[in-house]
Amino acid sequence: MKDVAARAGVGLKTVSRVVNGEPGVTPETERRVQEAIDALGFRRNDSARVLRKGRTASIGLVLEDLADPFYGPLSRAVEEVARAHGALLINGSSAEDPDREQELALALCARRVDGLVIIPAGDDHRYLEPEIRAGVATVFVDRPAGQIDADVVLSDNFGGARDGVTHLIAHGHRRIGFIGDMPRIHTAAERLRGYRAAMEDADITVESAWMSLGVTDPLRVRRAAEEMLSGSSPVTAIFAGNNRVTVTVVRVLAEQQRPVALVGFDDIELADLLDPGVSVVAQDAAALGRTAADRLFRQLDGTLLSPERIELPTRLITRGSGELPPAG
Amino acid sequence: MKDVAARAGVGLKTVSRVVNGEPGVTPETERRVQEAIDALGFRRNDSARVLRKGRTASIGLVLEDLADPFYGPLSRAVEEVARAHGALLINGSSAEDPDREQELALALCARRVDGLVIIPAGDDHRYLEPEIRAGVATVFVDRPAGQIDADVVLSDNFGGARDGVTHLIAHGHRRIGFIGDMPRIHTAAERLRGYRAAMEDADITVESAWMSLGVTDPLRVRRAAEEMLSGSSPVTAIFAGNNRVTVTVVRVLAEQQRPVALVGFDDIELADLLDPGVSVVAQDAAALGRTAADRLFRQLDGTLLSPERIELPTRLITRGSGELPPAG
DNA sequence: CTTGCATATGACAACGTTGTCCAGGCCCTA
DNA sequence: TAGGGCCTGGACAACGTTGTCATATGCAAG
Repeated sequence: MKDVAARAGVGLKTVSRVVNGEPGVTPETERRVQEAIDALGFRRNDSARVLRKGRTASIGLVLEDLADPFYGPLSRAVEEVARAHGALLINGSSAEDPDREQELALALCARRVDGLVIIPAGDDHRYLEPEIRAGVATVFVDRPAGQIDADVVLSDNFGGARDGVTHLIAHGHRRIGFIGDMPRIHTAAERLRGYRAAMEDADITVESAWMSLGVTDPLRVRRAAEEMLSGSSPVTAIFAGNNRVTVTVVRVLAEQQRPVALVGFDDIELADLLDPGVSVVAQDAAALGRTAADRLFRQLDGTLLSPERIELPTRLITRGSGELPPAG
Repeated sequence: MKDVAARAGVGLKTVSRVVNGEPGVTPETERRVQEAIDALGFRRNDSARVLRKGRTASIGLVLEDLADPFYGPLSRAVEEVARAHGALLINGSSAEDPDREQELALALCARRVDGLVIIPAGDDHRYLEPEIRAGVATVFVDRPAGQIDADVVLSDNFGGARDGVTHLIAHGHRRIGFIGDMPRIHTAAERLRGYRAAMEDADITVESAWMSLGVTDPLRVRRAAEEMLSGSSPVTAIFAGNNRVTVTVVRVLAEQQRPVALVGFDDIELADLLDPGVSVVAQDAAALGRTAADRLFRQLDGTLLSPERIELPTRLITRGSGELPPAG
């Protein structure tokens, strides 16, 4: 910028004015400055700007895995909102590791992002307290924050799972399996709770062999599914706790002789084209991201009052697999 | 930092030394400083650091759409490499709009990212020349750069498409349709070229009614597919130019009476569970991202010589749909 | 006891930008 | 013509950090 000023034969501040479109510059002067800028290929250094102004016009997103089809649309939605506010998005994957989540979140704070959208991996977020006090807007998505009071946007995991399982029960099933992630993950715990609630409502006593918690990699999901399908009281239906589980279970069921009903949490692509179509409890990932980002920027505007918990509804989509009658 | 220094009763530089783990500080002093840091919840301001040092330890990724299942893994792979080098990833979606791509790329440069990974939407990247000259490492992925000489990592789109179409021909098809994106997009053009090459190699004259270029939204893809299946010389097989097209075509074919063969470019989830399984020409999105990011950091290390064009092979995965014989 | 060296610490400038404040020139009016 | 207000432009400090260099302290050798 110094160079530009020198070349245009004006003061530093005048260049700054031109670059930022501030008033108080003669068209003639502006032309000269613009010329110098073009000639030198000058581009404002945002680091210095940030240092001076305090706002970075960027927000951070910490999620579990960008490659997961559930988080892609969520991330994109956050990005769109950020863009509408002239902000850039920095994102990082925690890989479901609390330490890595913390490392990422703090690294983002060190870069002075204006706000953070976090899909928590851990369950203790007190490490963010100084940052929040220092003015970093924070919204948690998909799972609530641990040990601190903050905005949270999540799906109705409990209600969704209960509806899904109730749907299976309505179609005559009583021996219903549940395969889900580790209960230390809030969504997994809530969905399990929904499963239990639906079963209890129908006066069904859940046998422990029907439940598989904490499995997530395809091999172990497969084994878990096969076991609950072959035990002494085999299940006639399975409720899959998330998209990855659903995919694996679909594979396993395709190999079974007798039809087994299935309802999965999270929608999956092409679910309608399988035979039978896969019935799912769908959540709207984009809406989650959009809502969270909206709230984040309202925090930054100062138009937001106190932390709130927003729960978005889920939707049961019937495609066939959830409507199969009990067999075997 | 000033506050920390005051509280610990030491100089600014000493705090800096402690924060950065530089040698030359008495354990006793270090303890006092550390204590002050904890008490004040101090975190280094990376903006100032960047301003001073010139390196931001962050790289930018400009892609088409984070929500696209093809770009998720790619983005994640770039992130992993960045993480290994202690860098953060800032990404933005261009939505296939050249202006937006440029806006994003320049915004990232203004933030002084150390490097850029770009999946180009436009075909003229001369706007990046000043930045590259200024030291911003740049690698293009999936499609080559326009009008400038830069590192490029892409899949063998031509060879992949040719193999896929040849595969259909080998199974007896001659009237083969092609549905792809706008030929101004490099990948689309290359795949079209592969289609034409395969047809020519088999001495088949392509009728214009067999080709649909530039359609990408589900409705128009559907219409295009239906038209080429119903004309005066209906096709017996379709080559789908990308994952989104494939998904829609699968839907259309499911409604058809007679079996129609299909090979798609890009793998899609659950493709193996459909009936018939969808044969595809798969490219390795993660490998693309990893390779590109590796090259980026090698540019930054200074261990890289001149721009290069790296082409990764594709893989034909047969699952049934591509092996159907001609019918009708 | 002096000299010299190593080690610990701090003062200061600089990175590039922007907010504040002031100076100078111009035009208008009385 | 003098006085006042407006407009344009620039000097300067500050943002928070780090590299450079100087100083102070301690200790060993002469």
